This record gives sequence, structure tokens and C-alpha cells, in this order.
Amino acid sequence: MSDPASENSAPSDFIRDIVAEDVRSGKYTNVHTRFPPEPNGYLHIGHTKAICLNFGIAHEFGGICNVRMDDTNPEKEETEYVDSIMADIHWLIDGWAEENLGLKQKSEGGDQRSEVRGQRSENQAGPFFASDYFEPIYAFAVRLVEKGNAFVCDMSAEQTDEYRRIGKESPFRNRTVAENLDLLARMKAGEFPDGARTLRAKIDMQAPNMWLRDPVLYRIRHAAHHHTGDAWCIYPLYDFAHCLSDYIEGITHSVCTLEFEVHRPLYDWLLESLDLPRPLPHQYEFARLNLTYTVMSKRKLKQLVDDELVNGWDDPRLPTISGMRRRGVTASVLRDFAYRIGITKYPSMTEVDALEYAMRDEFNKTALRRLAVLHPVKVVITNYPEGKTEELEAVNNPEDLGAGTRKVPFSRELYIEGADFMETPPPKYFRLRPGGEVRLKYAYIIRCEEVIKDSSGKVAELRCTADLESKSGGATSNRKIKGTIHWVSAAHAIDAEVRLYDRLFTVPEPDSDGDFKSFINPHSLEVVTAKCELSLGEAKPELRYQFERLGYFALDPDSRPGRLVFNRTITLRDTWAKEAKK
RNA sequence: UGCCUCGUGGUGUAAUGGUAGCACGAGAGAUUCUGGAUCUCUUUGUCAAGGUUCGAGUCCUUGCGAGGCAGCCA
Repeated sequence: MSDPASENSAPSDFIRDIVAEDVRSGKYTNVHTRFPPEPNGYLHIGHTKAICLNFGIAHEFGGICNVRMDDTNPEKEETEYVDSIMADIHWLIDGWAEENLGLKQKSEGGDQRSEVRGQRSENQAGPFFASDYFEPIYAFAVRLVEKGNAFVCDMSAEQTDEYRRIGKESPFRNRTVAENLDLLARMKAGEFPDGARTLRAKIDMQAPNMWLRDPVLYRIRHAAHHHTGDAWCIYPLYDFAHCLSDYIEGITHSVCTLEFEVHRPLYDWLLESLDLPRPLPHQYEFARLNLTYTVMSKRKLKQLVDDELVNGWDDPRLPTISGMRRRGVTASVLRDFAYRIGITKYPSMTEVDALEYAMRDEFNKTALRRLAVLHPVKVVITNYPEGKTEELEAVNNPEDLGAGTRKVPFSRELYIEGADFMETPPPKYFRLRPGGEVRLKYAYIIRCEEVIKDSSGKVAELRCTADLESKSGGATSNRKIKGTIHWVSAAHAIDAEVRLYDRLFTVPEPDSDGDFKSFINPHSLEVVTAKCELSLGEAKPELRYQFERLGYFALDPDSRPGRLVFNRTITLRDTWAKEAKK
């Protein structure tokens, strides 16, 4: 497999090239990355790309990747999201890079920077939080003011915007250091209402880069924070908190997505202006993942969840990590996919086929083959004795003979797939038809002798005869028969609820124009009661199953003893569907 | 509009001044007790125009196109 975990296929891209050069030149003695989600939603497959990049770099260069909640906006962040994010990350890196995971130590005290540098220990409690650094970040703000590099501004948000647009300096820009220090302290003490004042960097109101036009560093928000509670009423903004959090944790390579590119000069300016001991972290940007037939923004995903167009954040139709996990996608598939798509600065649109290929590629090698009929049609073998049962041998995985064999029961009455019989088939259809022959996998060749319909004209039962010498291994078993179909013995079948998932949207780019919700695929979920071979009664949630000729399936958490629920993770490639369309 | 970044087959990528390659998709065939898998073959590309060079996808200039930013969001 081309899982990045198998070292001989370590990926290469411009960011890894930079890291390799930095290591070679001795710019850094260690490699330390970070994955900094904001806990305001669930992680999705786009985050998978970032996680695999940051952990991949740490893994390949013998470094650490810290997980840090980027929680500087108390109004949007919740503890529920912290928990889901951590669960998703652990699941994704398990068996691959957990030894590179940097978590916060339990022990308190000591020098914050060295403690926080992410050495592995048994004392690890959980993720880092940017909000854990509010105290040192505030101290840095004071230092910036003392150096004359920041000032307290009394303008409104609207005024600030307007002045930045036209490049005009704030009238409060030249307050004395003493006055700024006093006002900042009083901001922190809660003397002013929300929005009354801000702390701003003093850079250059004429700068062509807007982010250098005296950007806001702190705002006043009398709001409870999910992690720090009521300890603060001023909160640092992303630009101020992020570079300092990176610095505090000893991050070397701070990798983020393209939209932060224009922020990089500010990132560098802040660290430089604080005159910090070297080495400093550096920021690099790559293009986020876009996938066809889905939406990726947290806002849109949340809308689908809130409007109940899907069943929660872990709905298997969603591109969330939890949704894909529930659907049956494995972490190794996601990692493999992340490796295949590469890392560039070009904002590309990846076809979902690449993801589906990664699934089929892995499941073909690992999934146990089973017989299950999704849309059953009754078949009676008229020349097969009533009451007789044979145990036929079936291979568990032709791609992995080590997976062994199993017995499947055969008897006079069977179910076959509705789609495997047609009264008046199109050309090149080589399944069952009136008077035609087909092979039952692992069993006999049968001929359809009679079609029995119900009052509505629907096929109710097929009466067939079997070539009793044609059993697999038998005298006439080598006869050339074009079609082989799957089946289940009616008397031995067990029922299962099977959820057949399809793409959530009908168009490749649902959020390109118009309302993305109008493109929702009305057939994205079909629930059927399937007839399954007996051995599926012992299905295990950690295993993947190929229902032969149909697709790959995984047990849903809704399963209970005696009540099986399967999700279709992905169909098999279906060249007949393509042919039939012609 | 300003600033930043990016343009390699249908899609995702590689080539670090020296034969434009890989994967996905698409098409054709072989094989098959899964119309799966496997195997073989085919198709299509350096945004444009100049320049530097023995030689340019790569370096320079200009143009065109696309994306991002212009929150007291991240």
C-alpha cells in the first residue's frame, strides 16, 4: 500500500523540501509542527490533508506535531468540539504517527516554553490551547507597548475600517507609552464596555498590505470562554495569538492554508518586533482541499446539520471525519488519499473519484467477501430435493488466500438480486433471463424455466432447474457460462438493515453558484432490508465486508445483537452500469 | 480597485536549466465462478507573446486567466 506509514513511499512536496533544507543547513536542530483547529465545528476531510501534512512532516523528520486549539474567540468555541476533534485526530493517526503527537503535560510549574515543547511523556493530558497562553500573550502585548510598537485606540470598528481603507492614521496613534500601558491595564481590568477600545500594532498605515495598517491585536469581549471561563474580558486576535503560540511551543514550521498568506508579513513583524531569542517559527502556506460532489466549509456543513438535511455531524454522507468513519472509511484510506493528492499552492478541485479509488484499492485487499441480496427475488430450484441442505465452500478473500474459507448453506429456495433477472434484457446482458442460464457463485448452473408474477405484474418468483452436475468442482462445472450471480439460501438467510449511501449532491461543484442545498441528491440514502448469508451474523465493527458484486460495507454503530445495520461505504466499480447507459 | 499568490492532459501531481513522467478518469482488448480484481494498449498537457541560454515547464519582461485578502472571525 502507498500509505505514508510505509516509509519507502514518503511523499515529497515544496514544504517538505523546505523542512529538509532547514534540517540540512542546521537552521533548526529539531522539527516541530502543529495542527491548530478552532473548536467551532467538526473536522472534515480537508483537515485530514492538514493533519497528514503536519504529522507526516513530524513523522518523517523525527519531530513532534502539537495539537493546539486555536481558541481566541469565546463566542464561537465549545468544549463539545474539542472532544470530537481529539477523537478524530487520535483515530486518524493511530497506528501511524501517535508517537509524534505533541500534547500538553499534566504537570504545572517550571519554564513554560520548555515545558510546553512537547516532549513525549505519560503525563499528557490533552491538547494545547492558545487560551492557555493568554497570560504570556498579554505580557508580550505590554512589551510591545513599552517598545512603542502598539497603542490603545478608541475608534469604533467602523471608523477603524474606514481609516485603514484610506490609509489614515488613528488620532490615538501617538499616545504616550505610559498612557497606553494604563489604558491596556484598564481594558484588562474590565473598565470598558465591549468594542470601546482596542490594542493596535503601530506599523504603517500606508502599507500596500492591509494587514500591516495598524492591525487590531486585542479586542474587549465580556464573554465567558469555554476554556478560561470568566478570567478574561479582553481576547487577542488570531494574528497576535497565533505567532506567539507557535513561538511559545517552539514550533519551527507553521503550516497553514493559502488565505493566511497575506498575514505572513504580520506574523514575522510581530515576532521581530518583540525581539525574541532565536530561532523563530516560520509560516508556510498550501492550498486547501476541494472535493467534487460535496461541500467543505464548516459553515455549510453546520447548515446541513442544523437544517436536518442530514442526520448529525457524523452522517455518513458528510465529508466529516466522523461521518466518513461511520460510513466505513478507514484511517489508512484517508491517509493514503491525502498522500495521493499532494501538496501545492494551486487551489485545485480534486475529483471524488480519487477518494473512491483509495477506498476500493484498500478494501479489495482487506475486505471479507460475503453473499448478500439487497433487493431479493425468490428462486425455486424445482429439481432440487425439498428439505435438503448442502454446505458449500466459499473463499473469504481471493486477494488474500490466508483469509481462508467458510461454508455457505444451499437449498431449494433461494433469493437472488432483482437486477440479476430481466424478462427482456438489453444486448450484452448476461445474467438470468427466461430460458437462459446463469451460474450461482460457488454452487450450480441454473436455467430459468418459468416466471411467476403477482397481480400487479411484478416478478414474484422464478422457477428454475439446476444442472446438478455443475456444482463447483463437479463434472460439468467447467461449462462456459457468461454470468455468475450471488444468492442466499432463503431458509438460512438473516435480515439486515442496509443503508445505501450515494453522493450528497447531484452536481460536481454544489457551492459554485446558487444555493448549494438545491443540489442535494434526493437519492443519497436508500434503506433496504437485505437477505444475508448466515455468517454475517457474526460481523465485527472493525472489519470491512464486500457483499459480492455489490460493494464494500461496514457495520453501523446502530447495530444491536440480533439487529444488523450495515452502511454501504462504496460500491464496486460497475462497468455494466456504464455499458447499459449506452 | 489595491495587495499577495498561483497557472503542466478531463482531474490531481512530478520533472530543482538537459528525453515532459506518474496516478485518477475516459476508451479498446485479454482474462475471470464477483460485469470486481488483474494484465496490455490508446487518448489528451507546459496560459500567451517576447527575451536570456548551446538548451527553458523551469530564469527575466509584458500580457491574459484563476484564487485569496481588504472582520474588533480563524
